[in-house]
Amino acid sequence: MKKAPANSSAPTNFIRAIIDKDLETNKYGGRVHTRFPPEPNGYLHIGHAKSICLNFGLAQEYGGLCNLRFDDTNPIKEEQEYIDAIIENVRWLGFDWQDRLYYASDYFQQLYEWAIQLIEAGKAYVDDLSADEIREHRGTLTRPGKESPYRNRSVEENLDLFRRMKAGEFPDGSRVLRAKIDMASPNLNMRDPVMYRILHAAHHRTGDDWCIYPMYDWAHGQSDSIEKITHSICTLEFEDHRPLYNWFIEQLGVYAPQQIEFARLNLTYTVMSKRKLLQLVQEGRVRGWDDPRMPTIAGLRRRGYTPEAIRDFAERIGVAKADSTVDISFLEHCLRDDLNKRAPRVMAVLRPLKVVLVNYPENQVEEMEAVNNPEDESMGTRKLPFSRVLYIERDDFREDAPKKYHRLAPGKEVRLKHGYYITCVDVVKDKDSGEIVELHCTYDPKTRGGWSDDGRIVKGTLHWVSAAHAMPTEVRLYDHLFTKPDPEEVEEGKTFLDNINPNSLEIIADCMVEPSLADAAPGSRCQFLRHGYFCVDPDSTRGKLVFNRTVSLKDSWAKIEKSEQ
RNA sequence: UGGGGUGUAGCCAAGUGGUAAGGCACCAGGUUCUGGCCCUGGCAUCCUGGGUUCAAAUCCUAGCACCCCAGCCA
Repeated sequence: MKKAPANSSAPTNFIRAIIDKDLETNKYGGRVHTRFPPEPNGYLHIGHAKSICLNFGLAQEYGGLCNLRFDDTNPIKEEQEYIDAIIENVRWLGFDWQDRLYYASDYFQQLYEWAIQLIEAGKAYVDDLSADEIREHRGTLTRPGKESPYRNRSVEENLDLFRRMKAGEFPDGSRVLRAKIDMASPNLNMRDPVMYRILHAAHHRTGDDWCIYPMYDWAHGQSDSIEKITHSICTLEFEDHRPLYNWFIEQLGVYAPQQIEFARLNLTYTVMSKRKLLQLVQEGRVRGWDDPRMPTIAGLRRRGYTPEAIRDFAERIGVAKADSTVDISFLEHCLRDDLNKRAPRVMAVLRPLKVVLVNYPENQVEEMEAVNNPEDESMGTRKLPFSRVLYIERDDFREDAPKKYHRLAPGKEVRLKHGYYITCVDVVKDKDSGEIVELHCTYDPKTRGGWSDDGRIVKGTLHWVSAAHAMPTEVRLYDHLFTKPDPEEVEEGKTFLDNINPNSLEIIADCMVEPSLADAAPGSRCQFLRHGYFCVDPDSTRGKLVFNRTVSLKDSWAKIEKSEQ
């Protein structure tokens, strides 16, 4: 095992500091072994990605190992579908756990035997109190709890009762096994926490083998211990469970991992709780777990995010203990950063306006050469058909051009990227509606390729497609799912659902894209020049492509225009 | 008014007694066959008050604010 390289580009953090120190003192014999322990009761989201990148990343960095373990202790909420999705998502993010895929349910028998060990040591007892009574006995934040009348049963009686619980002799909720710790502890987790509850429910992996299931608090620490985890990294809310985990480990006399807590990720303009995400899906507010507006890994993936961008983001936001909400624009920045380098550029007109080049030969078609990515020459060039009738973006023409507008306007000259310079000579409108239906322009034959060396300055460069060659496609534009940076910020009587952005999805049915896209595979990404990054949605059919806008390009013209109003 | 945490710019975050990194956002400029990318510059009385010290974001002390905990959820 080695120390993290000093020249690592990743910012340092308190967890690395702890690991460095443990390595120095040889606390775990030089080992670094982490784990990512999701409960299979929902889909993974970007917050989990932070944890995944942290756990797997640290292991990689220190030459250690990271396990994938499902915390599947509650059969009522957990499903195989979630397990499959989680496995796929973690893989997609780029991590590998080799043969170390584990389940807390693998340890049910061991946990049961340990429970018996605690009973025999007089450290656990069967309680007949109801859930309500247990709550009443727990006391409050400021008042100590009361001991259960069943707290001092004999070891023999506890053993007998616990075995019969396991044997299925008692109905759900009738009894629990509790740790005997301290009902007066200021830490509520230490007030005789429940270890086992009776649940006559089939488990997705163990079937009907068990009708008693361990609580998370009883299972988690021991699972880490069994796997010889060195650094059990988890979120802040488990900080005051740590004394309990340590108590169990100490009573059992088994290997002790070290728990380290960090602040979970929050992002502006979205929600991150599994419950709320589930609600969005179940109520049909989105189209599913992989809706491109969802902060789920599946959603981000369908939206066109790359694993590289997500990993970069996870690394750059850092890890600390202060509650934090990261600006979504930072995620988008990391995305653009990655896509800028790898996405081929392509021409797509979202809202087409017909342009006729009046001095261009009727049936002529030229092949113009276009670079695929100015950031990466190795991506080569392609041919673009150019002809007399083209489409340009409606927004690239103004009859009354505002100040600083350097796109097309009557009498103005602009460059068609990789094409020619053109000048608008006429505007054709619909007689009844007055809507502009077509532009007549002249082109300058001496500017082929979009360049002239006579010193002429053309400020505007437009994208375009040849009408006869373009492919109609559907494009889906996405905006934040919520209208407020903090969706939880609501008036009396309202919920986060009232903050859903009604315009988070805009579908444009008749866009025109260049013909080179004809064979684009679902999932493939590109940049629509001057618009943003897009990817092919799986909804695409052979005859009709569907594109998702992954993220727009930065648009400083939009800013200027807005500020001048 | 119990216990556990956290307070460094609009946001994230380094800093571990020697005079406030970096990134996002924002603003200003340059460059440009994408109003993208890129480049340059701007942007902090370190929660507050006392104290220790030649020197404090860092140490001491008294406060204040915010987050988490009273599931047979994880």
